[in-house]
Amino acid sequence: MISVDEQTGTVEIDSDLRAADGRVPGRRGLATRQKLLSATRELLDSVAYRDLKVVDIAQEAGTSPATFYQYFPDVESVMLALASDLSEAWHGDLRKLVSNRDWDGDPDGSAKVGADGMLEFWTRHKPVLRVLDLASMEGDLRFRDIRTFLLAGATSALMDLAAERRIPGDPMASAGVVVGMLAHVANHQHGLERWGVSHDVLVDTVAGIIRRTIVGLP
Amino acid sequence: MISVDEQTGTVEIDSDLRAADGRVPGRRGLATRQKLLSATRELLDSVAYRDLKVVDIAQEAGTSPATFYQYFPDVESVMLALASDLSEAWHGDLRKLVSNRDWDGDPDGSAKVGADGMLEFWTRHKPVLRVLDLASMEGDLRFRDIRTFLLAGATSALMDLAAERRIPGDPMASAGVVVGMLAHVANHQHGLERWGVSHDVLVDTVAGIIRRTIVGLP
DNA sequence: CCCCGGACCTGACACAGCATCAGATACTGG
DNA sequence: CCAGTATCTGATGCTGTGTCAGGTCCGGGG
Repeated sequence: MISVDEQTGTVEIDSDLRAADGRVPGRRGLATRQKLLSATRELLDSVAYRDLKVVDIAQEAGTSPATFYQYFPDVESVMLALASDLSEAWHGDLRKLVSNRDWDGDPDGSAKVGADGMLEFWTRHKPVLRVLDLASMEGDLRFRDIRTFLLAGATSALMDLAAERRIPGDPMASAGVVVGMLAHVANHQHGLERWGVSHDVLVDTVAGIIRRTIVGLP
Repeated sequence: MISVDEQTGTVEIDSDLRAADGRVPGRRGLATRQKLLSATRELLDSVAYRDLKVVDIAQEAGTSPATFYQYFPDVESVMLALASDLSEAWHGDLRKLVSNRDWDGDPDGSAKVGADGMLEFWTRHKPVLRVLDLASMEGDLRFRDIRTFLLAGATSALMDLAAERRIPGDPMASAGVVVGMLAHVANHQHGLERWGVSHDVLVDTVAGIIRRTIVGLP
Protein backbone atom coordinates (compact mmCIF):
# COMPACT_ATOMS: atom_id res chain seq x y z
CA MET A 1 0.00 0.00 0.00
CA ILE A 2 1.46 3.31 -1.09
CA SER A 3 0.21 6.24 0.91
CA VAL A 4 1.11 9.82 0.17
CA ASP A 5 1.49 12.41 2.88
CA GLU A 6 -0.09 15.58 1.47
CA GLN A 7 1.81 17.72 3.99
CA THR A 8 5.34 16.67 3.20
CA GLY A 9 4.72 15.18 -0.22
CA THR A 10 6.53 12.02 0.73
CA VAL A 11 5.43 8.57 -0.37
CA GLU A 12 5.37 5.85 2.27
CA ILE A 13 4.98 2.12 1.97
CA ASP A 14 2.52 1.14 4.68
CA SER A 15 1.73 -2.54 5.00
CA ASP A 16 -0.15 -2.96 8.30
CA LEU A 17 -3.73 -3.16 7.12
CA ARG A 18 -6.71 -2.59 9.34
CA ALA A 19 -10.29 -3.82 9.05
CA ALA A 20 -13.16 -1.36 9.29
CA ASP A 21 -13.36 -1.61 13.08
CA GLY A 22 -9.62 -1.30 13.68
CA ARG A 23 -8.87 -4.99 14.12
CA VAL A 24 -5.69 -6.42 12.59
CA PRO A 25 -6.87 -9.15 10.18
CA GLY A 26 -5.60 -12.70 10.60
CA ARG A 27 -5.10 -15.41 8.02
CA ARG A 28 -8.77 -15.88 7.22
CA GLY A 29 -9.41 -12.16 7.03
CA LEU A 30 -6.51 -11.52 4.69
CA ALA A 31 -7.71 -14.35 2.46
CA THR A 32 -11.14 -12.75 2.23
CA ARG A 33 -9.60 -9.40 1.44
CA GLN A 34 -7.58 -11.04 -1.31
CA LYS A 35 -10.68 -12.72 -2.70
CA LEU A 36 -12.38 -9.33 -2.90
CA LEU A 37 -9.40 -7.87 -4.77
CA SER A 38 -9.32 -10.75 -7.23
CA ALA A 39 -13.07 -10.64 -7.74
CA THR A 40 -12.82 -6.94 -8.59
CA ARG A 41 -10.03 -7.54 -11.09
CA GLU A 42 -12.05 -10.32 -12.68
CA LEU A 43 -15.19 -8.22 -13.00
CA LEU A 44 -13.21 -5.34 -14.45
CA ASP A 45 -12.54 -7.42 -17.57
CA SER A 46 -16.20 -7.34 -18.50
CA VAL A 47 -17.77 -4.45 -16.56
CA ALA A 48 -16.93 -0.74 -16.81
CA TYR A 49 -15.48 0.79 -13.65
CA ARG A 50 -18.46 3.08 -13.18
CA ASP A 51 -20.81 0.10 -13.26
CA LEU A 52 -18.95 -1.92 -10.63
CA LYS A 53 -21.35 -2.50 -7.72
CA VAL A 54 -20.39 -3.56 -4.22
CA VAL A 55 -23.12 -6.19 -4.42
CA ASP A 56 -21.57 -7.78 -7.49
CA ILE A 57 -18.02 -7.79 -6.13
CA ALA A 58 -19.24 -9.42 -2.92
CA GLN A 59 -21.18 -12.04 -4.85
CA GLU A 60 -18.25 -12.79 -7.19
CA ALA A 61 -16.05 -13.24 -4.11
CA GLY A 62 -18.65 -15.56 -2.58
CA THR A 63 -19.44 -13.32 0.36
CA SER A 64 -21.86 -10.59 1.43
CA PRO A 65 -21.84 -6.80 0.92
CA ALA A 66 -21.51 -6.26 4.68
CA THR A 67 -18.26 -8.25 4.62
CA PHE A 68 -16.99 -6.09 1.80
CA TYR A 69 -17.30 -3.04 4.04
CA GLN A 70 -15.14 -4.75 6.67
CA TYR A 71 -12.17 -4.51 4.33
CA PHE A 72 -12.82 -1.53 2.07
CA PRO A 73 -14.81 1.67 2.62
CA ASP A 74 -15.95 1.67 -1.04
CA VAL A 75 -15.24 0.37 -4.55
CA GLU A 76 -12.79 3.19 -5.22
CA SER A 77 -10.56 1.96 -2.39
CA VAL A 78 -10.36 -1.49 -3.94
CA MET A 79 -9.16 0.12 -7.15
CA LEU A 80 -6.67 2.16 -5.19
CA ALA A 81 -5.28 -1.04 -3.67
CA LEU A 82 -5.13 -2.83 -7.04
CA ALA A 83 -3.43 0.13 -8.72
CA SER A 84 -1.05 0.53 -5.83
CA ASP A 85 -0.01 -3.13 -5.95
CA LEU A 86 0.53 -2.93 -9.70
CA SER A 87 2.54 0.25 -9.35
CA GLU A 88 4.83 -1.23 -6.72
CA ALA A 89 5.32 -4.43 -8.70
CA TRP A 90 6.21 -2.77 -12.00
CA HIS A 91 7.80 0.55 -11.13
CA GLY A 92 11.29 -0.91 -11.34
CA ASP A 93 10.68 -3.02 -14.43
CA LEU A 94 9.48 -0.03 -16.41
CA ARG A 95 12.64 1.83 -15.48
CA LYS A 96 14.74 -1.12 -16.65
CA LEU A 97 12.83 -1.15 -19.92
CA VAL A 98 14.58 2.15 -20.64
CA SER A 99 17.86 1.89 -18.77
CA ASN A 100 18.84 -1.68 -19.70
CA ARG A 101 19.26 -0.72 -23.35
CA ASP A 102 22.29 -0.05 -25.51
CA TRP A 103 21.25 3.43 -26.61
CA ASP A 104 24.70 4.21 -28.04
CA GLY A 105 25.17 1.03 -30.01
CA ASP A 106 21.63 0.59 -31.32
CA PRO A 107 19.43 3.64 -30.71
CA ASP A 108 16.69 2.63 -33.16
CA GLY A 109 16.42 -0.89 -31.80
CA SER A 110 16.43 0.38 -28.23
CA ALA A 111 13.64 2.84 -28.92
CA LYS A 112 11.62 0.11 -30.58
CA VAL A 113 12.08 -2.39 -27.77
CA GLY A 114 11.15 0.32 -25.25
CA ALA A 115 8.01 1.34 -27.13
CA ASP A 116 6.96 -2.24 -27.69
CA GLY A 117 7.56 -3.21 -24.07
CA MET A 118 5.54 -0.29 -22.80
CA LEU A 119 2.61 -1.05 -25.09
CA GLU A 120 2.70 -4.69 -24.15
CA PHE A 121 2.75 -3.89 -20.46
CA TRP A 122 -0.25 -1.63 -20.90
CA THR A 123 -2.18 -4.25 -22.85
CA ARG A 124 -1.50 -6.93 -20.27
CA HIS A 125 -2.78 -4.85 -17.37
CA LYS A 126 -5.33 -2.85 -19.32
CA PRO A 127 -8.32 -3.01 -16.96
CA VAL A 128 -6.53 -1.65 -13.91
CA LEU A 129 -4.40 0.82 -15.88
CA ARG A 130 -7.45 2.20 -17.63
CA VAL A 131 -9.05 3.01 -14.31
CA LEU A 132 -5.76 4.48 -13.10
CA ASP A 133 -5.64 6.82 -16.09
CA LEU A 134 -9.32 7.59 -15.85
CA ALA A 135 -9.19 8.59 -12.21
CA SER A 136 -5.96 10.54 -12.68
CA MET A 137 -7.55 12.49 -15.49
CA GLU A 138 -10.54 13.22 -13.32
CA GLY A 139 -8.12 14.94 -10.97
CA ASP A 140 -8.02 12.41 -8.13
CA LEU A 141 -4.70 13.08 -6.41
CA ARG A 142 -4.36 9.63 -4.84
CA PHE A 143 -4.57 7.91 -8.23
CA ARG A 144 -2.41 10.56 -9.84
CA ASP A 145 0.36 9.95 -7.30
CA ILE A 146 0.23 6.21 -7.92
CA ARG A 147 0.38 6.82 -11.67
CA THR A 148 3.30 9.21 -11.24
CA PHE A 149 5.13 6.63 -9.12
CA LEU A 150 4.52 3.88 -11.70
CA LEU A 151 5.91 6.03 -14.51
CA ALA A 152 8.57 7.85 -12.51
CA GLY A 153 11.29 5.29 -13.17
CA ALA A 154 10.85 5.27 -16.91
CA THR A 155 10.42 9.04 -17.01
CA SER A 156 13.55 9.85 -15.05
CA ALA A 157 15.56 7.32 -17.05
CA LEU A 158 14.46 9.01 -20.26
CA MET A 159 15.17 12.39 -18.72
CA ASP A 160 18.74 11.40 -17.86
CA LEU A 161 19.18 10.07 -21.36
CA ALA A 162 17.98 13.33 -22.91
CA ALA A 163 20.10 15.40 -20.51
CA GLU A 164 23.29 13.39 -21.19
CA ARG A 165 22.90 13.91 -24.89
CA ARG A 166 22.25 17.64 -24.58
CA ILE A 167 19.15 17.37 -26.72
CA PRO A 168 17.74 20.83 -27.48
CA GLY A 169 14.77 21.66 -25.24
CA ASP A 170 13.90 20.81 -21.64
CA PRO A 171 14.74 17.17 -20.73
CA MET A 172 12.03 16.97 -18.09
CA ALA A 173 9.36 18.21 -20.47
CA SER A 174 10.56 15.91 -23.26
CA ALA A 175 10.56 12.84 -21.02
CA GLY A 176 7.18 13.70 -19.54
CA VAL A 177 5.53 14.25 -22.90
CA VAL A 178 7.05 11.08 -24.37
CA VAL A 179 5.90 8.91 -21.47
CA GLY A 180 2.47 10.50 -21.62
CA MET A 181 2.31 9.80 -25.34
CA LEU A 182 3.21 6.16 -24.73
CA ALA A 183 0.43 5.79 -22.16
CA HIS A 184 -2.03 7.54 -24.43
CA VAL A 185 -1.18 5.44 -27.47
CA ALA A 186 -1.40 2.29 -25.36
CA ASN A 187 -4.87 3.28 -24.24
CA HIS A 188 -6.10 4.22 -27.70
CA GLN A 189 -4.32 1.39 -29.50
CA HIS A 190 -7.58 -0.23 -30.44
CA GLY A 191 -9.02 3.02 -31.77
CA LEU A 192 -6.00 3.64 -33.98
CA GLU A 193 -6.01 0.08 -35.28
CA ARG A 194 -9.68 0.56 -36.15
CA TRP A 195 -8.47 3.45 -38.33
CA GLY A 196 -6.22 1.12 -40.27
CA VAL A 197 -2.98 1.57 -38.35
CA SER A 198 -1.46 -1.82 -37.57
CA HIS A 199 0.28 -2.62 -34.29
CA ASP A 200 3.71 -2.79 -35.92
CA VAL A 201 3.33 0.53 -37.71
CA LEU A 202 2.20 2.09 -34.44
CA VAL A 203 5.25 0.78 -32.58
CA ASP A 204 7.54 2.10 -35.32
CA THR A 205 5.91 5.52 -35.28
CA VAL A 206 6.15 5.83 -31.50
CA ALA A 207 9.70 4.51 -31.50
CA GLY A 208 10.61 7.13 -34.10
CA ILE A 209 9.30 9.90 -31.89
CA ILE A 210 11.24 8.58 -28.88
CA ARG A 211 14.34 8.30 -31.01
CA ARG A 212 14.17 11.87 -32.29
CA THR A 213 12.96 13.47 -29.06
CA ILE A 214 15.18 11.75 -26.52
CA VAL A 215 18.21 10.33 -28.28
CA GLY A 216 18.60 12.95 -30.97
CA LEU A 217 18.73 12.91 -34.76
CA PRO A 218 20.61 10.17 -36.60
CA MET B 1 -26.86 16.36 -33.06
CA ILE B 2 -24.51 13.79 -34.52
CA SER B 3 -25.92 10.30 -34.52
CA VAL B 4 -24.05 7.25 -35.61
CA ASP B 5 -25.77 4.34 -37.28
CA GLU B 6 -24.21 1.24 -35.78
CA GLN B 7 -25.41 -0.85 -38.71
CA THR B 8 -23.85 1.07 -41.56
CA GLY B 9 -21.26 2.96 -39.57
CA THR B 10 -22.33 6.24 -41.15
CA VAL B 11 -22.51 9.49 -39.23
CA GLU B 12 -25.65 11.57 -39.70
CA ILE B 13 -26.52 15.06 -38.65
CA ASP B 14 -30.00 14.73 -37.21
CA SER B 15 -31.63 17.90 -35.95
CA ASP B 16 -35.27 16.97 -35.33
CA LEU B 17 -35.26 16.30 -31.62
CA ARG B 18 -37.94 14.35 -29.83
CA ALA B 19 -39.10 14.50 -26.24
CA ALA B 20 -39.41 11.33 -24.17
CA ASP B 21 -42.97 10.63 -25.36
CA GLY B 22 -42.27 11.29 -29.05
CA ARG B 23 -43.62 14.86 -29.20
CA VAL B 24 -41.76 17.50 -31.20
CA PRO B 25 -40.78 20.20 -28.66
CA GLY B 26 -41.95 23.77 -29.20
CA ARG B 27 -40.22 27.02 -28.24
CA ARG B 28 -40.73 26.58 -24.52
CA GLY B 29 -39.62 22.97 -24.59
CA LEU B 30 -36.48 23.77 -26.53
CA ALA B 31 -35.68 26.53 -24.05
CA THR B 32 -36.00 24.10 -21.15
CA ARG B 33 -33.79 21.61 -22.95
CA GLN B 34 -31.23 24.35 -23.46
CA LYS B 35 -31.40 25.32 -19.79
CA LEU B 36 -30.69 21.70 -18.86
CA LEU B 37 -27.67 21.64 -21.18
CA SER B 38 -26.30 24.89 -19.76
CA ALA B 39 -26.92 23.79 -16.18
CA THR B 40 -24.95 20.61 -16.85
CA ARG B 41 -22.05 22.53 -18.37
CA GLU B 42 -22.05 24.89 -15.38
CA LEU B 43 -22.04 22.09 -12.85
CA LEU B 44 -19.26 20.31 -14.70
CA ASP B 45 -16.90 23.12 -13.72
CA SER B 46 -17.12 22.19 -10.08
CA VAL B 47 -18.43 18.61 -9.94
CA ALA B 48 -16.80 15.48 -11.36
CA TYR B 49 -18.76 13.77 -14.12
CA ARG B 50 -19.36 10.65 -12.03
CA ASP B 51 -20.91 12.77 -9.28
CA LEU B 52 -23.37 14.58 -11.53
CA LYS B 53 -26.87 13.78 -10.28
CA VAL B 54 -30.07 14.26 -12.22
CA VAL B 55 -31.52 15.97 -9.15
CA ASP B 56 -28.76 18.59 -9.14
CA ILE B 57 -28.95 19.32 -12.86
CA ALA B 58 -32.71 19.78 -12.60
CA GLN B 59 -32.34 22.07 -9.59
CA GLU B 60 -29.59 24.14 -11.26
CA ALA B 61 -31.85 24.53 -14.30
CA GLY B 62 -34.72 25.56 -12.03
CA THR B 63 -36.93 22.61 -12.83
CA SER B 64 -37.76 19.12 -11.57
CA PRO B 65 -36.13 15.73 -12.13
CA ALA B 66 -39.25 14.50 -13.92
CA THR B 67 -38.85 17.29 -16.46
CA PHE B 68 -35.27 16.26 -17.04
CA TYR B 69 -36.45 12.86 -18.20
CA GLN B 70 -38.70 14.51 -20.77
CA TYR B 71 -35.63 15.68 -22.66
CA PHE B 72 -32.87 13.21 -21.85
CA PRO B 73 -32.98 9.53 -20.87
CA ASP B 74 -30.00 10.00 -18.50
CA VAL B 75 -27.04 12.20 -17.63
CA GLU B 76 -24.85 10.46 -20.19
CA SER B 77 -27.13 11.65 -22.97
CA VAL B 78 -26.74 15.26 -21.88
CA MET B 79 -22.99 14.84 -22.14
CA LEU B 80 -23.42 13.25 -25.55
CA ALA B 81 -25.37 16.31 -26.70
CA LEU B 82 -22.84 18.76 -25.23
CA ALA B 83 -19.91 16.90 -26.77
CA SER B 84 -21.71 16.62 -30.06
CA ASP B 85 -22.44 20.36 -30.20
CA LEU B 86 -18.83 21.18 -29.36
CA SER B 87 -17.57 18.76 -31.97
CA GLU B 88 -19.71 20.26 -34.71
CA ALA B 89 -18.81 23.80 -33.73
CA TRP B 90 -15.04 23.29 -33.68
CA HIS B 91 -14.33 20.51 -36.14
CA GLY B 92 -13.60 23.01 -38.90
CA ASP B 93 -11.64 25.44 -36.76
CA LEU B 94 -9.26 22.76 -35.59
CA ARG B 95 -8.59 21.82 -39.18
CA LYS B 96 -7.83 25.45 -40.03
CA LEU B 97 -5.47 25.61 -37.07
CA VAL B 98 -3.27 23.25 -39.10
CA SER B 99 -4.07 24.10 -42.72
CA ASN B 100 -4.03 27.92 -42.48
CA ARG B 101 -0.31 27.97 -41.72
CA ASP B 102 2.74 28.74 -43.79
CA TRP B 103 4.50 25.44 -43.19
CA ASP B 104 7.07 26.08 -45.92
CA GLY B 105 8.03 29.62 -44.93
CA ASP B 106 8.00 29.22 -41.16
CA PRO B 107 7.73 25.58 -40.05
CA ASP B 108 8.83 26.19 -36.46
CA GLY B 109 6.42 29.09 -35.95
CA SER B 110 3.60 27.13 -37.58
CA ALA B 111 4.15 24.15 -35.31
CA LYS B 112 4.19 26.41 -32.29
CA VAL B 113 1.02 28.26 -33.22
CA GLY B 114 -0.69 24.93 -33.91
CA ALA B 115 0.39 23.41 -30.59
CA ASP B 116 -0.52 26.52 -28.65
CA GLY B 117 -3.92 26.83 -30.33
CA MET B 118 -4.75 23.21 -29.61
CA LEU B 119 -3.77 23.50 -25.96
CA GLU B 120 -5.73 26.70 -25.59
CA PHE B 121 -8.81 25.16 -27.19
CA TRP B 122 -8.57 22.24 -24.80
CA THR B 123 -8.20 24.47 -21.78
CA ARG B 124 -11.17 26.62 -22.77
CA HIS B 125 -13.48 23.64 -23.13
CA LYS B 126 -11.84 21.43 -20.54
CA PRO B 127 -14.89 20.13 -18.65
CA VAL B 128 -16.70 18.76 -21.69
CA LEU B 129 -13.54 17.56 -23.41
CA ARG B 130 -12.41 15.73 -20.31
CA VAL B 131 -15.62 13.76 -20.24
CA LEU B 132 -15.30 13.14 -23.97
CA ASP B 133 -11.85 11.64 -23.47
CA LEU B 134 -12.91 9.76 -20.39
CA ALA B 135 -15.85 8.10 -22.07
CA SER B 136 -13.87 7.37 -25.23
CA MET B 137 -11.20 5.68 -23.14
CA GLU B 138 -13.83 3.62 -21.41
CA GLY B 139 -14.72 2.26 -24.83
CA ASP B 140 -18.02 4.02 -25.42
CA LEU B 141 -18.38 4.03 -29.20
CA ARG B 142 -20.77 6.99 -29.36
CA PHE B 143 -18.29 9.24 -27.56
CA ARG B 144 -15.39 7.81 -29.51
CA ASP B 145 -17.06 8.66 -32.80
CA ILE B 146 -17.70 12.22 -31.67
CA ARG B 147 -14.08 12.54 -30.57
CA THR B 148 -12.87 11.13 -33.86
CA PHE B 149 -15.05 13.62 -35.76
CA LEU B 150 -13.77 16.54 -33.67
CA LEU B 151 -10.15 15.62 -34.36
CA ALA B 152 -10.61 14.32 -37.90
CA GLY B 153 -10.02 17.68 -39.54
CA ALA B 154 -6.77 18.39 -37.78
CA THR B 155 -5.65 14.80 -38.17
CA SER B 156 -6.24 14.61 -41.89
CA ALA B 157 -4.63 18.00 -42.43
CA LEU B 158 -1.53 16.79 -40.60
CA MET B 159 -1.66 13.55 -42.54
CA ASP B 160 -1.69 15.38 -45.86
CA LEU B 161 1.20 17.51 -44.68
CA ALA B 162 3.24 14.46 -43.73
CA ALA B 163 2.36 12.67 -46.97
CA GLU B 164 3.29 15.67 -49.17
CA ARG B 165 6.67 15.87 -47.57
CA ARG B 166 7.34 12.13 -47.91
CA ILE B 167 8.28 11.90 -44.26
CA PRO B 168 9.61 8.41 -43.39
CA GLY B 169 6.95 6.27 -41.73
CA ASP B 170 3.19 5.99 -42.10
CA PRO B 171 1.52 9.43 -42.42
CA MET B 172 -1.77 8.22 -40.90
CA ALA B 173 -0.03 6.75 -37.87
CA SER B 174 2.15 9.84 -37.41
CA ALA B 175 -0.80 12.22 -37.59
CA GLY B 176 -2.92 10.06 -35.29
CA VAL B 177 -0.19 9.76 -32.68
CA VAL B 178 0.62 13.47 -32.81
CA VAL B 179 -3.01 14.51 -32.38
CA GLY B 180 -3.41 12.01 -29.57
CA MET B 181 -0.31 13.39 -27.91
CA LEU B 182 -1.71 16.93 -28.15
CA ALA B 183 -4.97 15.85 -26.52
CA HIS B 184 -3.11 13.96 -23.81
CA VAL B 185 -0.76 16.82 -23.01
CA ALA B 186 -3.69 19.22 -22.92
CA ASN B 187 -5.43 16.98 -20.43
CA HIS B 188 -2.39 16.49 -18.23
CA GLN B 189 -1.09 20.04 -18.55
CA HIS B 190 -1.73 20.74 -14.90
CA GLY B 191 0.06 17.58 -13.80
CA LEU B 192 3.14 18.41 -15.86
CA GLU B 193 3.21 21.99 -14.59
CA ARG B 194 3.05 20.59 -11.07
CA TRP B 195 6.27 18.76 -11.97
CA GLY B 196 7.96 22.04 -12.78
CA VAL B 197 7.32 22.21 -16.52
CA SER B 198 6.03 25.66 -17.48
CA HIS B 199 3.35 26.22 -20.09
CA ASP B 200 5.78 27.79 -22.55
CA VAL B 201 8.31 24.98 -22.24
CA LEU B 202 5.50 22.49 -22.78
CA VAL B 203 4.34 24.25 -25.94
CA ASP B 204 7.87 24.32 -27.29
CA THR B 205 8.40 20.63 -26.54
CA VAL B 206 5.19 19.61 -28.25
CA ALA B 207 5.82 21.95 -31.18
CA GLY B 208 9.25 20.35 -31.58
CA ILE B 209 7.72 16.89 -31.81
CA ILE B 210 5.18 18.06 -34.39
CA ARG B 211 7.95 19.73 -36.34
CA ARG B 212 10.14 16.65 -36.48
CA THR B 213 7.36 14.09 -36.92
CA ILE B 214 5.20 15.83 -39.51
CA VAL B 215 7.25 18.47 -41.29
CA GLY B 216 10.60 16.76 -41.20
CA LEU B 217 14.03 17.63 -39.90
CA PRO B 218 15.41 21.16 -40.28
C1' DC C 1 -13.10 -33.27 25.46
C1' DC C 2 -15.49 -29.13 26.26
C1' DC C 3 -15.86 -24.47 26.50
C1' DC C 4 -14.78 -19.63 25.89
C1' DG C 5 -13.34 -15.38 23.80
C1' DG C 6 -12.13 -13.09 19.95
C1' DA C 7 -12.08 -13.05 14.86
C1' DC C 8 -15.17 -13.19 11.24
C1' DC C 9 -19.57 -13.04 8.81
C1' DT C 10 -24.35 -11.63 7.59
C1' DG C 11 -29.53 -10.45 7.75
C1' DA C 12 -32.05 -6.54 8.44
C1' DC C 13 -32.59 -1.80 8.03
C1' DA C 14 -32.53 3.31 6.92
C1' DC C 15 -31.44 6.15 3.31
C1' DA C 16 -30.02 8.31 -1.41
C1' DG C 17 -30.77 8.68 -6.09
C1' DC C 18 -33.10 6.78 -10.35
C1' DA C 19 -36.95 6.49 -13.39
C1' DT C 20 -42.00 6.58 -14.28
C1' DC C 21 -46.73 8.15 -14.53
C1' DA C 22 -51.04 10.29 -13.65
C1' DG C 23 -52.75 14.49 -12.95
C1' DA C 24 -52.06 19.63 -12.55
C1' DT C 25 -50.68 23.84 -14.90
C1' DA C 26 -49.40 27.04 -18.69
C1' DC C 27 -49.64 28.54 -23.22
C1' DT C 28 -51.81 29.34 -27.95
C1' DG C 29 -54.96 29.57 -31.82
C1' DG C 30 -59.55 30.58 -32.87
C1' DC D 1 -62.47 34.05 -23.42
C1' DC D 2 -62.14 29.05 -24.00
C1' DA D 3 -60.73 24.48 -25.68
C1' DG D 4 -56.98 21.74 -26.58
C1' DT D 5 -52.46 20.63 -26.45
C1' DA D 6 -47.74 21.34 -24.75
C1' DT D 7 -45.34 21.31 -20.60
C1' DC D 8 -44.45 20.50 -15.81
C1' DT D 9 -44.33 18.06 -11.26
C1' DG D 10 -45.63 15.41 -6.77
C1' DA D 11 -45.95 10.88 -5.55
C1' DT D 12 -44.17 6.37 -5.88
C1' DG D 13 -41.59 1.89 -6.52
C1' DC D 14 -37.03 0.29 -7.20
C1' DT D 15 -31.92 -0.49 -6.98
C1' DG D 16 -27.88 -0.04 -4.60
C1' DT D 17 -25.31 2.00 -0.44
C1' DG D 18 -23.53 1.85 4.11
C1' DT D 19 -24.36 0.44 9.24
C1' DC D 20 -25.30 -2.36 13.16
C1' DA D 21 -26.59 -5.92 16.30
C1' DG D 22 -26.27 -10.36 16.67
C1' DG D 23 -24.92 -14.99 14.88
C1' DT D 24 -21.11 -18.37 13.44
C1' DC D 25 -16.48 -20.22 13.30
C1' DC D 26 -12.13 -21.54 15.33
C1' DG D 27 -8.01 -22.25 18.25
C1' DG D 28 -6.13 -22.58 22.89
C1' DG D 29 -6.63 -23.33 27.97
C1' DG D 30 -8.74 -26.06 31.59
